[in-house]
Amino acid sequence: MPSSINRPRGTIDVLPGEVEKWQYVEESFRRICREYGYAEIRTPVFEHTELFDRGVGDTTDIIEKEMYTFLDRSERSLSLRPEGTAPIARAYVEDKLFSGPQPVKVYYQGPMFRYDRPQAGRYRQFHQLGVEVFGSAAPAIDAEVVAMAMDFCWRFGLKLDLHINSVGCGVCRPVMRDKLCASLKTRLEDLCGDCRIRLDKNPLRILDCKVKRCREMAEETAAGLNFLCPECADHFRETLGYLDALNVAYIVDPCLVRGLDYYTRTAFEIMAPGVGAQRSVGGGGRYDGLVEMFGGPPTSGIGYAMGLERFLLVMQEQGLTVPDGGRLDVYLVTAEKDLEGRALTLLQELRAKGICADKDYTGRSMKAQLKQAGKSGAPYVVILGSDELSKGKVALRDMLAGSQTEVPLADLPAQFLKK
RNA sequence: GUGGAUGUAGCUCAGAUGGUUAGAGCACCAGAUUGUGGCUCUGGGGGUCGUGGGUUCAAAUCCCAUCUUCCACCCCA
Repeated sequence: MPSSINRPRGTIDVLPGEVEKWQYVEESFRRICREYGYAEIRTPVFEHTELFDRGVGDTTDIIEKEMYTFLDRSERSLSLRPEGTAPIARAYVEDKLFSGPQPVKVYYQGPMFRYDRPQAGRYRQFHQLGVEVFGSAAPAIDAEVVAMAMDFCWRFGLKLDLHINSVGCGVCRPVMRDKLCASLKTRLEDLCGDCRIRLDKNPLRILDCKVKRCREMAEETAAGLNFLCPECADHFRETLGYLDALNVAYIVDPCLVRGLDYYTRTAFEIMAPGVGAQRSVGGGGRYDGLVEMFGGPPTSGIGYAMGLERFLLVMQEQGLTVPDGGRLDVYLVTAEKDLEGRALTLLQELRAKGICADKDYTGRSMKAQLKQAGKSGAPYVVILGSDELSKGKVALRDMLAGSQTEVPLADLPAQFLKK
């Protein structure tokens, strides 16, 4: 007996019954993207490792401990993409999208890979829905991107909080970081162990430390700094103004700093209120230096990504369902074995007209076929029997009402098409 | 990567202190006379008790390891 093989840790099989929800969310995302003027882009699932080292930042957790990196047969170091923005910025440069009309608005959906410790709502292969806009530094596009993300969630009836902040630019952020460090270093003994390390590696992260003491201390210090340069301050104020105009409620959260190095100015996160550590459903922000870092012209950019698994999880928590599609229109039952051939051709005729139809293929009794029909969810059953057939008719059974009529074979497709 | 829980049929779970062929509900399949579903009744299939070692006359039940899932942290989607 060969031993069974399981799926790798942190991965899931999306089975019939569940996959319909995925499809519904994915299709809804496509629709809203089209409405907002985005075109789809597809990039490889793996890239040169260096792309992420440079783009995401080689001191981030994602790069330091979460990448699926491997050597291919030619000894190239490749990595499964841990996120979508760097590859798309790469494509923007490599495929010279900067030479076309600007801004370039693209969306993507697909799997991402991170070697994390799995938990509910957190997987090693997970799926993101995201958008990126290149070539506009206008606060209005910040607002549109954020508003679109919220619009998408609202369409499902999701109740989520929008946290937003400005993390400054290449000019004012380093100044702020230095001041924060200097200030915190004087109180080193008050910081938790993690934060002492963070102080050297990524001091901004102290702002969202779980240890209350650190957090309070950092908040105090940060609030006192009021660090944004006039340009960044204006940009942030205008962005918030547009959000107000769009009736998008937000929480300005001075402690919101995102884990990827490339963010500038606007940073935001969409959080599910309440339970669980994985409350972040999506997030994004501006990344004005990224394209240049990849050898492209100075180009501003902004985008966000949402986690499909988390989106679904929150939907479930909030008791939201999706309309169930994928049902059959009709199930075909044969009363006698020798009608099998006739059943097959009838089935094909119906399908050719776009009617979703199926039958049994395990040689069940008629009674059992009806039972299967019931389970299939098909609202109608067509019963093929020699009595009716001799009159050129079939029996059409309404499974909800439990009633049955005889219908001429020729009229059959019309029965379903009008519904 | 750190700390802590968990693992018995497809699913939800019973199986006190180790002891004959491991159970239930649901699901699945088949029947309940002559061509008809959803209710009911009857019967059936299905588990090397996560996996691998060990202790023991004997282990689902004790010990060790390993894997999975889950919780918290790190971090993030």
